[in-house]
Amino acid sequence: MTTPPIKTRFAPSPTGFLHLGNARMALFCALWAKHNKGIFLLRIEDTDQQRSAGQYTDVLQEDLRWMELAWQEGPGVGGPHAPYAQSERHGIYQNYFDKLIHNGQAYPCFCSEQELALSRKTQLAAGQPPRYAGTCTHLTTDQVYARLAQGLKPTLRFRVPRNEQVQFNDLVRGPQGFNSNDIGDFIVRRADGTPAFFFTNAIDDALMEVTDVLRGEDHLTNTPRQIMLLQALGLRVPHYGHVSLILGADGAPLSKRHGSHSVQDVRNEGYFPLALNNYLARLGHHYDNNDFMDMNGLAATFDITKIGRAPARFDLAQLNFWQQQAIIHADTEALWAWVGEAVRGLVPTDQRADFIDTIRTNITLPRDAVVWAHILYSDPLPLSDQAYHIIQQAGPAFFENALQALEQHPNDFKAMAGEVKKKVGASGKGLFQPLRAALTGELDGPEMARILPLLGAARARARLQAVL
RNA sequence: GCUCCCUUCGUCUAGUGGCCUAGGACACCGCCCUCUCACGGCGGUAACAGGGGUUCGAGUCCCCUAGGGAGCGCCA
Repeated sequence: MTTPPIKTRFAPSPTGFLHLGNARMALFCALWAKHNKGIFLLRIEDTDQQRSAGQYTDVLQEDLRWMELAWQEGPGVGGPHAPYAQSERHGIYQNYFDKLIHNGQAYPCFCSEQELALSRKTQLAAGQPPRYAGTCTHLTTDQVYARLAQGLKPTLRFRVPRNEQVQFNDLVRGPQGFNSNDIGDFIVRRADGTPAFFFTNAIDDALMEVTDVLRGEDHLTNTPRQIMLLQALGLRVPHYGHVSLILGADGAPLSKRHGSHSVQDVRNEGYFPLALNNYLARLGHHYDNNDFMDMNGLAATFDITKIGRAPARFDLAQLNFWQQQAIIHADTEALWAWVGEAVRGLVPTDQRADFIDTIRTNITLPRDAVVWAHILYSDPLPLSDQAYHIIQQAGPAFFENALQALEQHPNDFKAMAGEVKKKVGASGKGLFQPLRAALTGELDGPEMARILPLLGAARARARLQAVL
C-alpha cells in the first residue's frame, strides 16, 4: 500500500495583482507539495465575472513562474481534473446543485438583497449575529412556482444541518470545533445562476483530490460550512491548514496604503525570486538554519508543523538581507544580466566581470549598480555634500600631489596612495577620504584598489584636476 | 453584538513543566581585520502583554483581563 500523494493547491481569484500575502501562501503550498514529492495544483477562481479580468490570470501565472513555483496540474499544463478555471466548470457544478436540490439539502430563496440587508441590520442592532433569518426555508412547491411565475429569480441556499458539532484538525492550528447552529443557511448559487465561492471552492478541492488545503486564516471560521457541504454531497473532506496573514510594518493588515507589496513591485525593483522566497519562507515559518537556500533546499526541510500561528509583519530590512545573500550567491553572468540595460550600456564589455565583482558587496538593487556605473564611467562627476566638504578640507595642494602620484602609479591605488602619504604626510582617513571623494564623489563604496583600474588613469587624472 | 483565531528582544522567530540566569537571525552599537569604505570575524544592548491559579517547579498547563485579527455577504 502506498499512501496517496500529497496534493496542495493555490486558488487565487484574478481580481488584481498577486500581493505578497498570497505569494507566500502559494510558496507554502508549492514547498509543502515539493517536500512530499506531491502535486502542486493551480486553479483560477473566476466565478465573479465582473471582477475577474483575463489580464490578471496571465500576470498571475507569470508571477508564479517568476517565483519558480511550478504547478504540476492546472492552466497551461492540464491534468486529470481539467478545466482548471472555474468559469469553465459550470456544467460540473450543475450536477451538484441538482443533487442538493433533489435531496432537500438546498432550497430556492427569493429574498431581495434589500430585505437581507435590512434583516442583517436589525439583527445586529438587537445584538444578534447577522444570520439568514430563514424566510424561505419552508416554502411550499406552490409558493415557489408562484414566485417564479412573478419573474423572481431565486438564489439557492444550502440548508445547514442543525445541532451539529463540526470538528476538524487544522494542519497548523490543531483541533477546531464549531456549532452548526451558529451558521446560517448560505447561498451556493446566485440569482443570476452563477455558483458562489463557498460552493465552488469546496467542491473543486474535493473533485480535484486536493489533500491539503493551505489557505489564509480568514477562511478558518468558514471551514465548517464547507465541511458540511462536502459531507452533504458525500465528497471527501480535505485536510485544512490555516495560515495567518502578513501585516504591514505598522502592524495593520497589508493594504494598498502600504505601497509596493505586490510581486510585480518586488520584481520590478530588482529583487531576485530566491531572495523573496528565502524571506517569505521564513515569515511565519521556521527553518533550523539561516542559510540562503535554493528551491530544493527550501522544500527539503519545509515543515508544515513549523508554521507559526501569529500574524507576521513585513520587514523590508529582512528582505534586503536575503537579497544581499542572493547577490553573494549569484554568478557574475547572472548579475550582469540583472543590473540592466542602463548599466550594460555604460560598462565596457571587457570590464564587466571586474565591475560586477567590485560592486557586488556594495549593492542591493540594480539601481545601486546604475549609480556605480555612472560614477565609474560617466562625467561630469557629481559630488555628494560630504565629499565636497572633505575635498575642501584637503585643499588644492593635496590634489596637486595626488596628481603627481597618479602619474607615477597610474594603475596601482595602493602604491599611489603610499606616494601621496609620503608627499603630504596624511594617513588613514585624512589620506583615503579625500582621494575617494575626488575620484568617486562619495565617501563610501567598493575598495579603491579595485576602483582605480576600472576608472582608468585618464579619467582619474581629470577628476583630480577637477577639484583643484 | 455573536463565534473563532492570535500575543516571547524594534522585526522574524526557537521554546510543547526542570537543559531558560530565555537561544538564533535581521536591524542597531562596539571591537578586530584594513593606513579609507565595504566585505568578513568577534562581541554587546534588547523580549516571555497584565493578573490570578495548578505544581516542589510555568515562557511552557488552566481561568480572567487587555490588545490585535478574522468571520457572520447574491466578495473571494
